[in-house]
Amino acid sequence: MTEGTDKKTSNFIRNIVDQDLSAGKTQQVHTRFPPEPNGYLHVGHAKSICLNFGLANDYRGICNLRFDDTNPSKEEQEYVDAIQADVKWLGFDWDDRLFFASDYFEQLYQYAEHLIVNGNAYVCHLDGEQMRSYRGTLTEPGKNSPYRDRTPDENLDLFRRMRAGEFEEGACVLRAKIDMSSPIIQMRDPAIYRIKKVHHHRTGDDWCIYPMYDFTHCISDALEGITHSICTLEFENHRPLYDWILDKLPVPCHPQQIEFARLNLTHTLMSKRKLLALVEEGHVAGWDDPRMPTIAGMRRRGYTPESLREFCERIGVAKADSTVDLPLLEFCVREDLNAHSPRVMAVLDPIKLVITNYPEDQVEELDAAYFQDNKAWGSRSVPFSRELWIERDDFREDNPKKWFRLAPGQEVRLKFAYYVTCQDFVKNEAGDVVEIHATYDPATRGGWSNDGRKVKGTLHWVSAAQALAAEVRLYDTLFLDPNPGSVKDVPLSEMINPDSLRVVQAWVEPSLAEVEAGHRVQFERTGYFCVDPDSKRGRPVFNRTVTLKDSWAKIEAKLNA
RNA sequence: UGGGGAGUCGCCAAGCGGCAAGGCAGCAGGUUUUGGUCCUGCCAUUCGAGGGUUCGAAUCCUUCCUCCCCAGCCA
Repeated sequence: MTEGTDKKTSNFIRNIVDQDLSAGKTQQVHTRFPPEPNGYLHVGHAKSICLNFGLANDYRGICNLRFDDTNPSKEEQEYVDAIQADVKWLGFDWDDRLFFASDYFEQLYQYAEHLIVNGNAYVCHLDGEQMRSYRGTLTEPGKNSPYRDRTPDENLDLFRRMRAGEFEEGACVLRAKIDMSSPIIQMRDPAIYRIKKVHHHRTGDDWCIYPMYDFTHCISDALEGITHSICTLEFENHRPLYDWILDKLPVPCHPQQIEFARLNLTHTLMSKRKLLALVEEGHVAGWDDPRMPTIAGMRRRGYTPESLREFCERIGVAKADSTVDLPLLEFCVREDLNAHSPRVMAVLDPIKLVITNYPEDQVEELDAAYFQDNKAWGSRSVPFSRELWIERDDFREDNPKKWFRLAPGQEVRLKFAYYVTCQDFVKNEAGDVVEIHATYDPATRGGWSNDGRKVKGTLHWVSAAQALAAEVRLYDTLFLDPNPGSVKDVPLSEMINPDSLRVVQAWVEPSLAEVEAGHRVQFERTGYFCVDPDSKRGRPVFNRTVTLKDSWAKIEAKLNA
């Protein structure tokens, strides 16, 4: 991707890097993005990806992609593949630096033996419950395990037998020998290896013991020559352990761990566990459901990589817990889509408009620019005829104040076509308006007149006879609560916005018959849409990425207030 | 009431002793064949609170308050 040459607002991590560079502590910035392949990546990961890869790009350094795959019972190859696709789609490249913590298993094992030989680790047979009680509490120190003072030889023998599969799962673990009375809980002899007789997606059945995160991560960083190991705030408590392990081992270098606040977004759940539940319980159609905050979901929804990167740039990086307003994300998407989406016409909630003075069988082909603000984008031709579909919401029987769309006696412009004046409307027995009658002014072909007439309203439309039927999926936030993550003891099913997905049968202009999945357009006056993979030839399916801003809605709200 | 972090505009966020950047949202106008875009203007005498140091403090010291994280053989 292109090098970041524009000035970025500073943040505490850039300040640290600047200092390290000028002090000569760091020659070349080397970061890494270390996902665990136990789920799909979400916007929160996007923030981390942009931070790690972005920092490397900006400082002419490098960034590795490393899978933290030390817990085979939760990890799958499907996730490994999806994660790589998502990082690439976001616009980042790890070149030949694709790594897996599992590639270091043998090396890690040797380091564990090194710890044992030096009296810094021991095999402990306390079971889970005993471990917990020996650990003490937040305010009381723990007490030493009865197995803590075994000799290195004894421990080495036991650990080798663990590796050989002589013990059952849970029978024992390897623990770092640190300090059971440390006020830092994670320093109270943390487990660093446990027995798991589970098939690993990459190492198969080679191992029945697997290293824990704290042991694996710092060593992996050191082996790869990482200079700045950036992670989220909850690992701040682990930093003393990160440093302790590296200090006890003959590793090639000692990376600096730096913690930043993870991203929270209003109306959005960011916990992988809960996202998994949404998928498994069937509340959404899958990890790439367009309502999901996953990168895959957002991609399907129509978000662009540029907009996501811009968003990550604008939210900044700091250490204070924060929750970003969803409108900022929407702003970033609109900003990019506005500059890159061709405009086309689609009527989502149709009502018939009959041009009573237009010839019965006549069909005109009108030239319609794909983007009037930039004619270089070219145009297509759109059929116009006596019977059209227009948006139900563009007609008001009562002609409210400040309303300049269609209403009895009012003249509006049909974009690219003619000025029309509403003469009449037809209601059904239930009292609903079902058809609108209007007359057109033939002198306004193309949608313009030079007589200085003031026509404030411009409507989009589709010729009824030529209109193409399309399915349109309208999305709203998946959750009604602005902070779903903080809601306790309420099942997901009750938290979901019942209107998060509304499927509508729309009429779209015929030029859209052959669009390819992934194609993005703006439906004039309505919003930005992206063609879904579910589309069939001649029967497209559109996902609404984001609506256009609607200032009439605000005016109307004030009028009604 | 152990330890580790954080508190600057409704939401993010710069600032690191010299007198409160920027963005989003909001508000008021202008332009407009999208009530979109774009453009213009407004939007923290104040930085969690109280003391103190200083000619001068959001920035230093101090006391207090609030919030987040840690007691997985998860990451």
